[in-house]
Amino acid sequence: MSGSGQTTMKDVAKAAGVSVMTVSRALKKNSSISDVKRKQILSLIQEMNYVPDQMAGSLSSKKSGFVAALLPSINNLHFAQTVQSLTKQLENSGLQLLLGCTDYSAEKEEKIVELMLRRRPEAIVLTYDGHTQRTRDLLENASIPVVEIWEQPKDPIQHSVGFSNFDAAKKMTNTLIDKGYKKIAFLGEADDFGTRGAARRNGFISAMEDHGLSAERIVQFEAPPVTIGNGAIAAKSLLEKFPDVDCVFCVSDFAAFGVQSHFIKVGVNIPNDIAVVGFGDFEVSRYALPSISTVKVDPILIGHQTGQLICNILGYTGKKPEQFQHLDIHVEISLRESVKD
Amino acid sequence: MSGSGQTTMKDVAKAAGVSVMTVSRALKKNSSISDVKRKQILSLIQEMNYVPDQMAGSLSSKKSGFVAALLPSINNLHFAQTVQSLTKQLENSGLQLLLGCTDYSAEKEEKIVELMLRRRPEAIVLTYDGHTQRTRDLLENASIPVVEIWEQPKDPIQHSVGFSNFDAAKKMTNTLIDKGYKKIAFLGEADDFGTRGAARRNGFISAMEDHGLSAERIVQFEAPPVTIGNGAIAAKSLLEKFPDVDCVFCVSDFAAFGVQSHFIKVGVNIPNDIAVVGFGDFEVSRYALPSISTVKVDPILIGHQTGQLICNILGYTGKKPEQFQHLDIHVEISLRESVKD
DNA sequence: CTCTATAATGTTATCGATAACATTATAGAG
DNA sequence: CTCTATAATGTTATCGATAACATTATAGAG
Repeated sequence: MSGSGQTTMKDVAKAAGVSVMTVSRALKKNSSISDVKRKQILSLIQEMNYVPDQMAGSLSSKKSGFVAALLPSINNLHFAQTVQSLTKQLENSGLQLLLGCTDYSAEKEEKIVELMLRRRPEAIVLTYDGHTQRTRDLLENASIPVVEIWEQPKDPIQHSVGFSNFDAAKKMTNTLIDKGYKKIAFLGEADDFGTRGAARRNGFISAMEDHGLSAERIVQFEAPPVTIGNGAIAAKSLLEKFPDVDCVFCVSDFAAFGVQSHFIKVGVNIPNDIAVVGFGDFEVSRYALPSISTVKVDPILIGHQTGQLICNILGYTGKKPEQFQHLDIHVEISLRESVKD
Repeated sequence: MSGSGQTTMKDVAKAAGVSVMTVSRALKKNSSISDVKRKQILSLIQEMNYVPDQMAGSLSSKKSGFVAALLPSINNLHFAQTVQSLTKQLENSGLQLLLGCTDYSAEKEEKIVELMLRRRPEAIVLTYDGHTQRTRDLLENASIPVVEIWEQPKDPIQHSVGFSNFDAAKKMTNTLIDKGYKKIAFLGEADDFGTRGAARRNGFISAMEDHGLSAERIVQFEAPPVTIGNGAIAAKSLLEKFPDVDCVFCVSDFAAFGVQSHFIKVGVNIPNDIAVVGFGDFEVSRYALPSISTVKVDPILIGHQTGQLICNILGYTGKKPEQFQHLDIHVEISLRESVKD
């Protein structure tokens, strides 16, 4: 250590009897340095417990090595899985993830985007829940690749990796109608205009109206994240408000699990009295009794594709896309015991 | 923008007709600058969509504004909750979280610690699952505050915020023994020496041996993270290997839920035939039928306390502790329907 | 009205690395 | 053995901010 603070490249250079650039080259792949010297320097680095200061490196090279990702919440298995697979993909190119949580709010998103941009990320991933104008301005000014995930926005900023929540919910609703259900209720969070939750509700409404069925059986609960408890409480008011309901479509599997738990306790038979359907294919749905019908999405694939796309865009792989990409993630309807055959 | 790249402080300074230092001061609280000028500059900054480069700032000020946190996985609600509350605490002091996942491996932890240290975090949070010697060396060399969470390690690096997994599991086992259970099985992941999972198993073994009971009914499944599926599969082999079992203590609520699901399917009555117990107090346990008995831990409190501790240590709050802190998080036994009265 | 303390602003050096260019060493051609 | 291309290494400038010190403006004391 040069007197006061941390060990620097200068210290290593002095110890190795070379210039700092040679040390810098020893640490960088494909740089012109002799094998012998590289090995010497690397073992010296190991020995001295020297860790390069990437702040300084990034400032000089103009590459932060960061990719920012804003998720509504990581307190949600789906997003956590997306983050985890995204991280893995980025790691392969030596990129590090900067994670931020927007709490499902476009205003908080704006704040976090600004905080993130201070770190000069090479790309940024947003989970679509609506954006403020300033968010768009800041992103434009930053002139870095932007990928919106978990939805196919009508007005995408640049790239997107996801699926249409509207279409997915509509498809499930159509399937239920085909099965003969007519008095289907939708159970989801309130105050979610412009969000993925709202898109699902609108898909439900659209399918019902297409078939001339009433789309008025809607029960709403508090803001996201959606919990099992939300479902259990909503189930109670559902039975009071719409006692004639024959099927409940929940915005998330967790709510569906809560609904089932309440139904079973009060003696409602699933699916003979009322069918229950969720969204997301969380593990709990597969093992619930009865198992919960759901819309299968693939959070890991979303993260994976997003990661690959970013590496391609940044030129870490050579397959640089010419235009903005809109990768569609396949979504599947999975009917299980909670719906009548 | 000064010709080529991004907008810099220099551009703002020029536009405002002041020196860069004055712009820098306008952005910093408690700096000596006139109110008028600050307002002018700030609105100019807003207008120009200028976002300061924190890389450069940190390099100069020697404060990165980062706190690194290594969790085994964020694909786990508990850790996600800890991360979320930790983030919230740090935000109050303007600190940003750098998240890393170790996949429950001390070797991966070592790698990530090194990657994190390149960003010069002001403090680092580790989830105890054992550490390599090099991890300890690197941390010592970095001379930053270290907080280990989710366990009270025998040989703490510095600070810790958590509870004894050994004691918690022992307490639960003792409670079960008091209830009259004698042939208790433990169900957990394999290959987890020096981890929190192993601590729980050892707590179970210790309690059983204290009472002269056999601690040999142990079923192990794959490496973590623990899933519902793990529990369901393990339940099957449990019934084959130890048909006389009267209670199953699972390393996690998710495994317990899987066990229940399997038991119910094959006609084992819970709790009359076999009692089921989990660990963690995940929401699913409360709403499972029967509701699952568990060890209540408070992931949010762990994150909260850790965040506060770090802010204190770093002097953002004035209450700088003199010595290494070991904050104990209270853990509670919660008996529910899955155990006989 | 002058002096002095302090507030407001400016100037210069610096953080620790890398890029770009410059120089020196080495290997292979003839 | 000499020449040239390239590999290996070094030197200098620079990234964009802040710290520390220097200077100028302002306010209050007397």
